[in-house]
Order: sequence, then structure tokens, then C-alpha cells
Amino acid sequence: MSLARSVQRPVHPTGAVRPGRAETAAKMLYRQLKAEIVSMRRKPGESIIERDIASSYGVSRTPVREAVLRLADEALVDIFAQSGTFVARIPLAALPEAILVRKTLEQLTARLAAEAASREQVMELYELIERQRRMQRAGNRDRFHEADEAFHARIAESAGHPGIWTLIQQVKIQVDRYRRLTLPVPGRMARVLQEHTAIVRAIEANDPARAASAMAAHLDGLSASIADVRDLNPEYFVEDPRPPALAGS
Amino acid sequence: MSLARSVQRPVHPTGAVRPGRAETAAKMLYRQLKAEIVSMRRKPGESIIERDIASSYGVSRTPVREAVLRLADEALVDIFAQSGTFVARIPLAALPEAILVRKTLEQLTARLAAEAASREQVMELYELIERQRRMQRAGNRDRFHEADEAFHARIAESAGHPGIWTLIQQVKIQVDRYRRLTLPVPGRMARVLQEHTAIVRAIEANDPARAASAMAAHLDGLSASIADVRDLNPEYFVEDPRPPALAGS
DNA sequence: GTTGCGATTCTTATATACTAATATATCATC
DNA sequence: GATGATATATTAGTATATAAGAATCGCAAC
Repeated sequence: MSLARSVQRPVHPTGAVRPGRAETAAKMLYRQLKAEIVSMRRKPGESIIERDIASSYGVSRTPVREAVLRLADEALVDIFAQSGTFVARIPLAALPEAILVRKTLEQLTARLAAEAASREQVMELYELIERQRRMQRAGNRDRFHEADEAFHARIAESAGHPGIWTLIQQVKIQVDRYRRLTLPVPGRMARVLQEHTAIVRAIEANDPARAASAMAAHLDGLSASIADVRDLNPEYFVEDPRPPALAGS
Repeated sequence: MSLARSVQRPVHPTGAVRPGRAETAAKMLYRQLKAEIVSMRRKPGESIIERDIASSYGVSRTPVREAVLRLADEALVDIFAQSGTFVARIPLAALPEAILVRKTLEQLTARLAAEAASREQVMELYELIERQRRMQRAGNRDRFHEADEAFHARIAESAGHPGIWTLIQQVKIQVDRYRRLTLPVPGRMARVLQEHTAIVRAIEANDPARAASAMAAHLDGLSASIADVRDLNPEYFVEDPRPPALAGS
């Protein structure tokens, strides 16, 4: 997929600006199913039957199938022909890799943001931290997390490369599923706020190296003990022994 | 999409090892169309009509549609409902970002490879360089390029993170299309060979910093002058002025 | 010559029907 | 009772038909 697939609009050959269109059923189903899988409301290994989804949403199998195929592309479901479709198990081997890639790319955006961010952008980052603080006080974990994501997105934007956050979102999706299984850690929100503040301070001070290391420290915190969670819910995971060698020409 | 979507096999809930199955028509069409688009045999802006593809391959519209939908996900085609589907133009704004991401991630793999690569893995890298040298002598640019890709893939593998190369392949796809428009530069193959050798030497010497900088230098070479190519084929490109702000909450 | 309207002709989006292959249940056999 | 073959049911893959909306072409009015 393209790096920035979801941040650029297609351009019609005629050059005409196309009117906004009502969302298709297929896209709605895709978003819906994806949300259910990422939020672990649909459990890994659970069966997904196209016909059932279709009837429960009052549409035909075709748009359901389109949505399921997209999810299969993203490795959120496994399709077995003439057999069944199942919510994908979380690939343990991919988690450290995804965390590493995220850390690397976010160190980059933090560094670039520290070089390039305008005063307005820094203020927006502080505002997002404030929003998070309000959500912490309200004890609203979901909204806290939303603001958290927005904070990271805004840093990529300030770095001049918003598409990198889009990419990170795709890379970290299995990690997000994994984290849904972890228990809420007391004091985590407070620590996140502190770490976010340290990052913005470094960006504001135009100190790229410090911004990068602050971001790295922040992200190191989230790689909790994978082994523990796996042992609690072994049926949700799959440890691919060794991926089959990549196509080497 | 998951980081390693194409390097891990789905696991059937019954635990059974599923037999290898014949490739579906849809997957074949996807690969075929993707190759035609990336190789620029299908020009940006060109119309793609599902019915025509279906009849020319002797299948129904359904598998064609499946393939086209996947390509739309990867931003290789733009689908306009009730209007038409077109080969996507190359998004100019995304190219520097993709090049930057690739460089960042390959510096990472080079660094890790320098820390972890075994003697056998280093030998394989040297062998891939030799293969490239043979292709250079034979003047076979396509096979030279294939070995080039295999070289980079093998470095990611030696770093213990083969999925990162899969990710890079996805990120650089629009850059690959752009590069198809550039003329062959005399002496480029020789320079590539030299730079690859420098990278492997640093990996062999277990010098992570030098491996990373050698990789960075290598990849800096490929960001030629985008402006020139754009002016030659302006109809192949689209310069998204500013991506619409990312979802911020 | 240009512009505005409208019918027509495309095209994709969705619905429905059919095919083929898998997994499971059943039953005979040992 | 365990085991194997067979039959059945279930499911994704594919084919075809229909719906709905957009672009284009022609024509009329100016």
C-alpha cells in the first residue's frame, strides 16, 4: 500500500471535483468489523460467516465480502476457501518488530518536529496534552487514548510528514489488539502525560536529539511483558515459528 | 495492514495444516494488474474497465473486482463509483516521505544486521552482490534490479526483522513507478555495486554506525531530481496541495 | 459560437444464484 | 469401543443479473 493512502484523495481524470458521496455499504461494514476486531469484541479464532453478517446488516453478501477481503489484506482475518473465515490470532512474532518500527519512525518525526515545528504547532501539542489531562481527571480511558493518538499524529504533522503517522497506525494495529488484553496499570496515564510533556518541551526548545530520545523513552514504556499476557490467553495468539523465507528473486 | 501480512501464513482454528491450494483467479489477476501498473505498462490516468479485464482473461467480473479493490487499497487505482476506475497518478507529495521512511528503516536494518549477522548471512550478501555483478556484465537491468531487491531483503532478514522489508516494499511502490520514468544513468550499476559492497563490509566488521551511514549514503543516491521527470510527464503526476488534516480525535 | 438542458450510455455497487472444496457427522467394520 | 470410509452440510469462490448514479453527447435556445 502507499504510504499515504488514506491522506490523499483520488483525482478524477477529467479534473472535475467530485461531489461528496454517501458512504457505500461496503466501507461502513469494513469500518464496523475492523473496530470490532481491534477492540477484541470479536475474539481471535472466532468464526466470521459472510452470510450471517450480511443478513444481520440487511445487505447482500457482496459488500460484506468486500469488507472481509480488506480485513484479510490487513491480516485481521484469515480466509480459508470452502472452509471458513476467522478472526486472526495475534501474531506474537510480529509484535516486537512492529514496536521497533514504530519507535524508529516516531523518533524520526520527533526529531523533524523539533527542527521544523512552528510556535502554533507547539501550542497545539500542549493543548492536546491538556485535553489528555482533562480526560485523566474524568477517568475516561477511551477519550484519553484518543487524545494520545491525536498527539502522536500531530507530531508527525508538525514534522511535515503526516503520512508517517498513517503508516504507524497500520503497523501497530496488532499491538493495539494485544494491549487490549493488558490490565489497566495504575499511574500509567500520569506517566504518559509526563512523557508527552517532555517530548513537547524538547520540540519547543528545537532540540532534535532530546526530542528523539524522549520519544524513544516514551515508547519503550509500552512494550510490557508480552509473555505474561500470552500465558493468560494462549488461544488468542499464534507464534509463527519462522516466517517462510521472503521471495529472494 | 499488518507489518508482516505477507510473511506469515494464516492458521486454521482446527490447528490443521492446510494443504497448498491452487491460486485463485482473483489473486492471479491482482498480481498481474499490479505488475502492469508498477511497470508503467498501464499509464497513470488510464481507464480500467472491470468488464473488459474480465472478458480478456475469460473470468467473471467478481474476481476482477476483488483484485481492483485491493489495488485501490494500495492507492494504485482510483475507483469512482458509477463513473470509472483509473490507474492512479503518482502522488508527488508522497515521494519524499516514502524515500525518507525507507532510508530510516533501512538504516535500522543495516545497523541491526551489523550487530547480529552470522558469517553465513554475510556470505549470502556477498553472493548477491556477485549475482548483481554478473547481471551488470550481461547488461540485464531487470535481473540486476531483482538481485538488488533481494540484497535489501536479505539485510532485513539478517537483522532478524524480515517483515521490515515487506513494509518497505509497500512504502516505496510509488517511488518505483516514478523511477520507471527516469532514464538509465550510465555507471549507476557500478556505483550500486560499490555501495552495496561498502554496506556488507561494515556489516561484516560488526560496525553498526558505519553500516547505517553506508546504507544512508546508498539510498540518498536514488532521490534524483523529481522536478525534471514531472515536467516531462506532467499528466502522470498529481501534486496534492495539502492532505486534508488527519483525524484528530 | 456558446450555453443550458435532457436523454442516453457508460460504469461501478449490490443482489442473487451456482460451483467446488472442506469439515463434520454418520455408519459400517474391525 | 476404536477406526475408517462415506455422505451430508457448510462455506468461500465465482458467475450473472439488476440498480443507481455519473459523464457524455446531441440538440435547442440564445
